[in-house]
Amino acid sequence: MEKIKRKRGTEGATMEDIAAATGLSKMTISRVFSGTGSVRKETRERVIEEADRLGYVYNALAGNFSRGKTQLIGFGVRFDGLLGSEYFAGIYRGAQNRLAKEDLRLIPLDTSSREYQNGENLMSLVAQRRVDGVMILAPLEQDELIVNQTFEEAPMVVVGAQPSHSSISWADMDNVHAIECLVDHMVSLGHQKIAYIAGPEQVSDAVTRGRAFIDAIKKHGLELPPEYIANGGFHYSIGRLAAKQILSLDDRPTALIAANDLSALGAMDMIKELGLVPGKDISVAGVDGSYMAGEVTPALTSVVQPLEQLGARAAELLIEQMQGDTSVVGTQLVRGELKAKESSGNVS
Amino acid sequence: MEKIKRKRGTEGATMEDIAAATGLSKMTISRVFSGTGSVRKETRERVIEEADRLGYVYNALAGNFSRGKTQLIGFGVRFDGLLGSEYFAGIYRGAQNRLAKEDLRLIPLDTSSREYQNGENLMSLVAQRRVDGVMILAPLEQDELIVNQTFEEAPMVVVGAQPSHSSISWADMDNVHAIECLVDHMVSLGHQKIAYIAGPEQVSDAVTRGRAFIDAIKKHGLELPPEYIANGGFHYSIGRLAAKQILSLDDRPTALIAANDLSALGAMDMIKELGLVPGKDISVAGVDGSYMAGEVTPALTSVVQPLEQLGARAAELLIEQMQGDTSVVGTQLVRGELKAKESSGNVS
DNA sequence: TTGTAAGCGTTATCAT
DNA sequence: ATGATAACGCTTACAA
Repeated sequence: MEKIKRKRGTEGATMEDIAAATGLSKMTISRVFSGTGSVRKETRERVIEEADRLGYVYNALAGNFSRGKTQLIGFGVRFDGLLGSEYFAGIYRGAQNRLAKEDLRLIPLDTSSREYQNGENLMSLVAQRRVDGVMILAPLEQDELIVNQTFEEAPMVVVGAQPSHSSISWADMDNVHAIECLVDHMVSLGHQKIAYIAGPEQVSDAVTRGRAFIDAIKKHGLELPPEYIANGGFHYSIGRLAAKQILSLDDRPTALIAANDLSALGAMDMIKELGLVPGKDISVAGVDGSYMAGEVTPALTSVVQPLEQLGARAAELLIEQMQGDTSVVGTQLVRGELKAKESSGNVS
Repeated sequence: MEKIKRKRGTEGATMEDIAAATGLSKMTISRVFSGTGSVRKETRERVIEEADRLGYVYNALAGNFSRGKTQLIGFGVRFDGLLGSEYFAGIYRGAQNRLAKEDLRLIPLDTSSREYQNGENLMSLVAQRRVDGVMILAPLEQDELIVNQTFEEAPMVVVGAQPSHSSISWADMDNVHAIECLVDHMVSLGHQKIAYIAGPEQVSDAVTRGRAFIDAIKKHGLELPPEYIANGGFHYSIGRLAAKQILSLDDRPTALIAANDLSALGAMDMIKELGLVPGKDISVAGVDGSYMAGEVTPALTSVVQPLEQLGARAAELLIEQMQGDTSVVGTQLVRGELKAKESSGNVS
């Protein structure tokens, strides 16, 4: 590897150096390394050989500037609350894997920060050309305005929620289907009295699940006393409390469905604490297919969210938008899969 | 906001347009927006006013190219296993917040991917000028080679582990102190028979904690039968099994310390399942200060990891390296804090 | 398939 | 405090 001298503190060979060394033009070198356009096989090999000899490395910074793209996609996520979750991780992985095929990379942006709430962050990041597009994870209702604004500025997709603005692309789990699966499952085990632990009201998926539960119960012609619906807020400790409350009812249900695994796990803990056996004395199920659902004893019946798939679909919707000239709007509803475990069993 | 026409598909005003409109030079405009150099107050105001009028937005892509920096820091983390953890989230947040002050942003890179294992990913990202520096989260022993190689290429810091290569900067929790806190705590409650649930051998922090436990027990002159040390592997279900094993011993310990919260929680679950009361019949404690530690009943005694602080310190070490001409090596050992809860109590 | 020319929008450097 | 000028290393657009 020879050393090359250059002005302004730069080191390393450039395409121009290779051009000079091979007698070709800069453009041919560019074609070789960017994979664009066609280059004769011999030529390509000669270029690559010379590049190796000179220790050339492609300068993405220059390429991106010239192209006017950063190859970066902002991934909006609430650092406070969502960043360390399996939910985030699964979707992020799925999206990143899909985007990698287009040489795109995700960069997490904090939607719980003040700057985001002002709309400063996301919008200016787009405007300043720091990201080419934006993917937003499970925005809350209160984020609606910012989502809509960002959408005006750049290619955007929402994942894990369904935005009210009808021309925004989104990918989400089929929450109705998930809840139907669980209710059907419980009913097929003979359960008639099924209680529900709801999720937080600001989370649209949770609201959807709550409505779906009521509908599913009605569909089966079952009764649903108001006391059978408790608030769990997606938390373990609240799931515990909700279970305690429900178990103390005179007309105790035989099955318990929670809006997510965490509250289901809390409920199960309380059930055990009260000397009852989950899956025997009372059946329990949740939504998520979380790590803990498989770790506890008895294992928790749950509808597994297809997180990676969800992320990948969202990525595809975004890519469509970035490639198509017209702003294509796409939506994806992905179905989860029921994994029945020991926490749910025949009615006793 | 006027519209400005430009060649090659570009839109929006540039510094040159503002220069023309104000009669100043491009450089003065640049000084205003980059915050570098000095500009008279009046001049600055005039520039900003005109910029607003023209709808000018700073083009970071161009600025970064000109400066030769991406303002991006690669954050190496195992997507498989660590990405969805509180541990990752806390450190990431702390680091990102600190780096934001220098206009630096983190971008997660998957160290569990094949490309990383080949050394392709990290190294080429640095070489191709896609990132200015690298922070690596809790690399495993097997990652040593890649860590060392990356270190040759760019400013780098390791967080959540102590690299063997002595000229690499790192920030880590004081694991020895954490374990000492827990042992001291148990001893102060009157416990003489203390068992330990270890972590995985590939995780250097876990190994350090294991050694620290043995040392701390010795320091107090207590006995430590080999059966008092079980493997928990940082998992809930294994923590359960470990507890079962330990509780079946003829000479049953009165206290149980786990290498992390997850296995401690599993142990506590098993204790409850066997009809014993944690904090009364047997005391339990972990390390992490995790969300779940505060959610379960009884709440779990734990040493809270100062994750955000850890991330911030690591960020500072990296910033030092990026600014200083010489490669400064710094190390930071951050102490956690014991939070005693109901899971640990006086020996009965 | 390969080449020529003209940027892309900012910052470094040196001068005034 | 401000200006003139030359990069920075690549890609687009068009020509051969």
